Amino acid sequence: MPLTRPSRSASRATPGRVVSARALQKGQQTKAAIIEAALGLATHIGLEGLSIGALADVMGMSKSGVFAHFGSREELQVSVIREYHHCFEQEVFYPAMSAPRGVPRLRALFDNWMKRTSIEIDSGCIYISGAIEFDDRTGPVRDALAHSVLTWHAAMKRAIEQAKDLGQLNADVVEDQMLFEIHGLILALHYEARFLKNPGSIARALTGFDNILARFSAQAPAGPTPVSHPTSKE
Amino acid sequence: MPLTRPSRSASRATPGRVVSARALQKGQQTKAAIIEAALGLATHIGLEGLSIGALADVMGMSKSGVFAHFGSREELQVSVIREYHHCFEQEVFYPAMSAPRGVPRLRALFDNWMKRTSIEIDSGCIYISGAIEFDDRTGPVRDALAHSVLTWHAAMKRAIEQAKDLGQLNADVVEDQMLFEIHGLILALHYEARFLKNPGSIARALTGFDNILARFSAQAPAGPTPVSHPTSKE
DNA sequence: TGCAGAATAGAACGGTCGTTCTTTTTTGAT
DNA sequence: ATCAAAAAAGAACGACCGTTCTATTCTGCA
Repeated sequence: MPLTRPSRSASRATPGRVVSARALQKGQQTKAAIIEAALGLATHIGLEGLSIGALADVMGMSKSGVFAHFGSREELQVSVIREYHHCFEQEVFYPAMSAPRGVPRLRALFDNWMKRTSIEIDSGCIYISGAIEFDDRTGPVRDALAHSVLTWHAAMKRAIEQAKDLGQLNADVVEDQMLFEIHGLILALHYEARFLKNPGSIARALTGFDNILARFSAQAPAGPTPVSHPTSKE
Repeated sequence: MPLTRPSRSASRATPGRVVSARALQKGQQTKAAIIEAALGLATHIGLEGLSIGALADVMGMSKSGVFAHFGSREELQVSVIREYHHCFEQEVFYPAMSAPRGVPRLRALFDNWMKRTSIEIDSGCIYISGAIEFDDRTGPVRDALAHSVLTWHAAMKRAIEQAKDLGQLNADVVEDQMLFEIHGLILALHYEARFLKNPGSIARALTGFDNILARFSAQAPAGPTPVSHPTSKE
């Protein structure tokens, strides 16, 4: 939900339990372990490829034992998305917040995003694979996915806006446009590194980021004015 | 295979049949219809989501009747990829070849690519969805997919190179870098239009293309020199 | 108009899927 | 140690999967 700075509320342990306050631990514990394993599987074979049987094998427990924690496959998928959201916060968002506002923080966000998204860990990004799997579907899984992605994009836009306010980016920079181009670099990196196995993809993404930054930077009064295209329907 | 100019060899009809030269028509005919329907399904639910049962329903025939034309699901998937390759040639590549060499042709390629990839037709692009589905798998389907994508990328690089040779792009432009950034725009368009349903995505992609073009163009001796990053090991 | 061969249908296979229900085991507070 | 509640296992379900085999229908040349 957040992707804003943590308010030190350690409310991540037991979300809410009415009766017998501190009682049930074992359940939540293995549930957390299941979700972790499920995320590991999902980053390799996708949210749609994730099956309860395979997950039970990995966990060394029975199908019904795993199933009972979620009640439906959709709920499992949503849990995995929430877990990924949490990882994303921890590994991408929060660390970048210690960089100074403006371009340095924007660059830190991009760097962390790159790492999370592609290579460093050899797994894929479910924000990317999930978007493909659920792009013309409806339901709670798609909603959870879109919500997380939009939250993250909003955080990126905020960083761009701050850089603009600080005079580090041109005043006429359109956040959505800059984010679009940056997002493209991440997607191209994911595509070319994971699928095509092109070497040097990381370097190309970094160079691309510098190119975008140079284009949107304040310093020079800009070269050839960017042509603006009419906003066609959709 | 090609993605080069057609040599007027109408070799697309009957690939090669030893006995009874002009005999079997009906078979090839319905096979072509099946592949067309399969492509229609695959662009919506992916190559992995494509099932023989669903395809048989769409065609109004039996599972085994459909199956017999291919002998395996993998062969069906490969056929779909080949068909998409063919569509891509017809709708993206060849039409752009009538634009003059250099930047105009590059722009035509990009425009057609955009249209094919995302909106105009409401279906997805299996070069994109397939890359996600098969990124850490091996086998003939992945190979066919990678082959088609690489062929297309090579065509794009050729267009960039020509623009460079004609002095329309800077002499120090690296084809791979420019293609990477252009590819990113296409992927971001696919993502933001198909999944997020963001309006204005097409305009952002077009603006992004102009931005890239301005950056790599010959005219001005370039603004701040693009920082080049060390090529780290994959 | 036959008739071989191609094209399709139909039924069945073993397997996996998500899910339900029942039974057993484990947990943790008393 | 007791015991109710929680957690996990086990078996079974209907559905769909790709694939195989056999039987039927259709096609197109003689």
